[in-house]
Amino acid sequence: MNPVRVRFAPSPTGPLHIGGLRTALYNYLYAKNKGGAFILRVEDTDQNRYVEGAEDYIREALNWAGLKLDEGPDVGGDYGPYRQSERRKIYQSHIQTLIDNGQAYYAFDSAAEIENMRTQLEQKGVHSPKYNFETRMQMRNSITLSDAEVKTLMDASAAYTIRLRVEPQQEIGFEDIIRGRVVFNSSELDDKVLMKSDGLPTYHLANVIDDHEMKISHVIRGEEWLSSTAHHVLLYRAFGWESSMPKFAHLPLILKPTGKGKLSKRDGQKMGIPVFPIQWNGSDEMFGGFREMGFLPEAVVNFLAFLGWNPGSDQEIFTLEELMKAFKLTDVSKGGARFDFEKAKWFNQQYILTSDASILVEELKKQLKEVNIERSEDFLNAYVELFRPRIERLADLFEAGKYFFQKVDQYNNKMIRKKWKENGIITYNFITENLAQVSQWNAANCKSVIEDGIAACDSSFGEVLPLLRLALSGDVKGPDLFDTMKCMGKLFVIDRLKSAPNVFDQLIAES
RNA sequence: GCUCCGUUCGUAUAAAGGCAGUACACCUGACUUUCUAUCAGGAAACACGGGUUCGAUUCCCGUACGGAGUACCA
Repeated sequence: MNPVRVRFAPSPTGPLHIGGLRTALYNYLYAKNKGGAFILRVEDTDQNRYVEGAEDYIREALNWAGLKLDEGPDVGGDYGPYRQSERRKIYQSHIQTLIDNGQAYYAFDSAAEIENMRTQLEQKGVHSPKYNFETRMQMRNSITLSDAEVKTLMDASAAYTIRLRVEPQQEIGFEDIIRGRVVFNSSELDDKVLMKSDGLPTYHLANVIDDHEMKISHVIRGEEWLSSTAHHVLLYRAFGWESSMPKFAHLPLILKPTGKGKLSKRDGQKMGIPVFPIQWNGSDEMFGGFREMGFLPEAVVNFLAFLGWNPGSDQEIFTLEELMKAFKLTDVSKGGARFDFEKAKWFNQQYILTSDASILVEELKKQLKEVNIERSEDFLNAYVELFRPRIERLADLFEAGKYFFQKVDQYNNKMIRKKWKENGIITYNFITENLAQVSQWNAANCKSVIEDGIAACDSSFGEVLPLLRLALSGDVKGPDLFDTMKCMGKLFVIDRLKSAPNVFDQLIAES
């Protein structure tokens, strides 16, 4: 049995979207499940679409998600280089064998000539005509031209491409790990360009040569590649590599949250949801990422793993390690999976609930730094525990309890009017005075002072607690009131309780 | 158009030739001073038509619908 070697092969044409990350994840999980290697190969054969920074982005996104590379452009490995633009010589030598044995041919047709052929045939009623076994006979290529003519063109450095010679009526079948047997007839296929006129290979050629050269055992990629796999199989045959051809697994696509079609980067902007793992700052466009939206990488990985895969049990929360152990390609579903942001948020919340306090504290510190606030470790730890169960994104950590750090910016007027009434006022003032007398602060004695005050004034929790809460936070919701007071500290609480009545009176007078 | 792939609650999915389960979202209740979290409960699905079968949501064939591909892009 050959060792398992899988590759993630993105092209650096922009930020990697969440579907790409999932492909990388499944590759990673499969490799690690089998004790194999996870390889990054950069498919940068299209010079026109190359985008500066995209390769770094891909690396950073993989790194954020915790997918460690065994081989790749900057980690190295025995099968490099791992950037296709650096492998030209390899492609050129291999394409020559195809030319020599007649499996590929030179084509000198210009774009206009090909276009012309197409429109002519369309006028005759042929639907989407191809450059194939029929039409190539009327084009200018090394099959129709004499050797002398070809030589003349070559000597004059005429532009040419190299095309695969696809013979009709061959059955091309392969076993897809997810979908079972898939069969194509070669008569449907066109003579794919293998080498472009700029001397660089197309995806199909580079892909097959690299997978072979890098001893890739399994090709795990998106469903959009399923159709072209027929061409790839043909190429393996042409090279005589069919017996060692990798196994294929074509993943279902990730669909738009609503409406039709696959998820696109536009969906993110349109619906205010992240479609990218981390933020992308392109020269002309910017996209937000899960990371910046306050998602933990473990949550995103867990969410993504479940978009098209399921362990067959009821367990949903999985560490990367656990995913690795449980993952099977045969458990991947066939149908496209709709992107569900609600579920993503739920996963995130689950991870926030159980994540290490230090992670939350660090994140909070970052947010506080932006507004020039500093607090003790003890305070931050207490705060984080208070708000951990009531946020679904890290980014909300500060916002959720802003009133702990700065003046209340918004009072709930409606509740003030409802609660700031005679008996409540008396009890409130009574409790405030008594609290100021307490020398040692903890949740227990705040609580007993308040309880005693309520009893002494013949009041009730429902009458007074909302008032205390309004005074401290401006609203009637939030963490447990006594824990809130303990975390805020005595001076802070007393100050806010004493100044609040004026604010209340004023707000009521204004309304 | 053609080729290939697919279709189970709103969403992600499970299982089995014989009761369609779980999670998110939704609704109700419990716990709380409140908002969360948590717990308990509820509503909600086999696209359609044939065939095989004692029995089909499951296997087969059609139809519909959805998706991908159909470039000197990957």
